Amino acid sequence: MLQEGEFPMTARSKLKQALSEGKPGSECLVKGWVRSVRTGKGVCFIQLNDGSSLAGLQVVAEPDLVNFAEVCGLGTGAAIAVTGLLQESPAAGQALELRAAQVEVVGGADESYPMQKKRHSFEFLRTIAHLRLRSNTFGAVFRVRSSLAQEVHRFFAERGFLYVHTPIITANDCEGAGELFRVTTLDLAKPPLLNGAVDFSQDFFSRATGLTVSGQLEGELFAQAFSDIYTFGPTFRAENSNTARHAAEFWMIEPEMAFADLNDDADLAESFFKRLCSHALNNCAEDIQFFNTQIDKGLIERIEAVASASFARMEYGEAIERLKKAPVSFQFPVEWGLDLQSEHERYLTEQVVGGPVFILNYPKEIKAFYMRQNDDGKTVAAMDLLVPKVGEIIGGSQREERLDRLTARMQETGVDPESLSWYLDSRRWGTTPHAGFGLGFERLIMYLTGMENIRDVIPFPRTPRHAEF
RNA sequence: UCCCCAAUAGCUCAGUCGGUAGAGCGGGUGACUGUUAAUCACCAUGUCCCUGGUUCGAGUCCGGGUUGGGGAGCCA
Repeated sequence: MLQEGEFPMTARSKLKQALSEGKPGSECLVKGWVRSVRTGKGVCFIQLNDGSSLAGLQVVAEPDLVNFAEVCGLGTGAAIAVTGLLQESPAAGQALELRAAQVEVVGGADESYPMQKKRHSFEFLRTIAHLRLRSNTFGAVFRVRSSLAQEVHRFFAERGFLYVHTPIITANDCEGAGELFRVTTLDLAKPPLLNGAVDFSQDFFSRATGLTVSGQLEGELFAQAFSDIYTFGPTFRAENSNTARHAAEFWMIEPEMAFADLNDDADLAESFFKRLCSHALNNCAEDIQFFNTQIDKGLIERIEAVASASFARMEYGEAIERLKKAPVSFQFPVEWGLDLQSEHERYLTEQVVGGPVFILNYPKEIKAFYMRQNDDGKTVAAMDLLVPKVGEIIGGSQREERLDRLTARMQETGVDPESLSWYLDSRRWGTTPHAGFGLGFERLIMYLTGMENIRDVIPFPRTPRHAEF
């Protein structure tokens, strides 16, 4: 029995380690947050969690503790440090438990703590995004998110891809991929004017700047020097999008390969996506199992199917024919030249193919200026990866590497070649066929967890009207 | 931005025909030698989203607004 104030020299164990490697009879020091307290007349049980795993550790406190009354009165949310001996649990529910020899209340929590030991709605938890992290679901979400981010880097590192940090502040609006957030140090109350318009030549960068909507253009330049590269960073879109799949700030993964065509691009996307599915199943098993039971009953089955599938590849033209023959009525029209709607994408991947499918070579009119023009004069070498339940999850293309074709296309689509002269330089000297794609990281996490709202897979979501926390 | 739906206790919700508000959970107190989101007993808790209107009387009906959710578009 330890005296009050005396702590053993034991090093702190994370609960994940204590639960998997701890031996009955061994001394243990753990620190974490109280999830629930159950008190009896002569015994008190504390469910403790420190974020290292979904499972917590049951701490058993008995009246021989000097501060037994204080321990019995602990509230949900309190931070404590516990020393004691691990022992086999006599009751069902856990193999090991910690018989407390000393409990230090590090940070108390009174009854006003908003998280209760009951189920809360995700809507309510979003209003306490700073505390929801201590719940089972969000603990699992952010462990999976962290593990997948590390696996993304591992995947590309193994293949010799260079990781490049492209700029966050940019002066070009890329492909016109979205509305730009303005970055300025001008006095918004009285900005300098020139002929009635704001004079950005007096701004910090001597030009109008904003937050990046894509690192692709800079990524292409790096591919023309390092062959295979990828970016993985924050991306910003000032669109007034109010959906479960859009955020104003999100993280995007964008690989780019020189000396590569559309098939190479699809090959990379396929092995990349399958690898991430396998990783989630094999390395986040406890959390994925939780999602499968609590959030989305078919989750594991769906991920396993994708991880072992051979992805189908279908021409855009064939997709249109299949949709026209479909024995269902769509809300939106199906016609060669029109873009595929969500309902069409879902039908193709769920009903026609029954698994992941690449749609290849879209009409040039509905795609960006930088995509490579095919010999038919009508289509460009674009690809979208569609997966069941979600629809489009990856979008990519082979890039137009021929200077004359590229500048012609820019002029047709109203992009000033002069403003992207540095980009065009990559086509002037040593140009190569090259290709790449973009994967929205949050959408990947949604896919792998079954969570249905992007606001619930990003720590502190930024959406229209929301930038608190 | 467009369409639809919703807003009542800390949370999740019920509230009939318009007649001055309820349950479960959570919280507090007590009981209980081992619980598993413990159990049992008792106790407390309301800007019925805001605003204008109809009415003797509005949580309830009508108009306007705010916020949230679902769907669509934009896309990742």
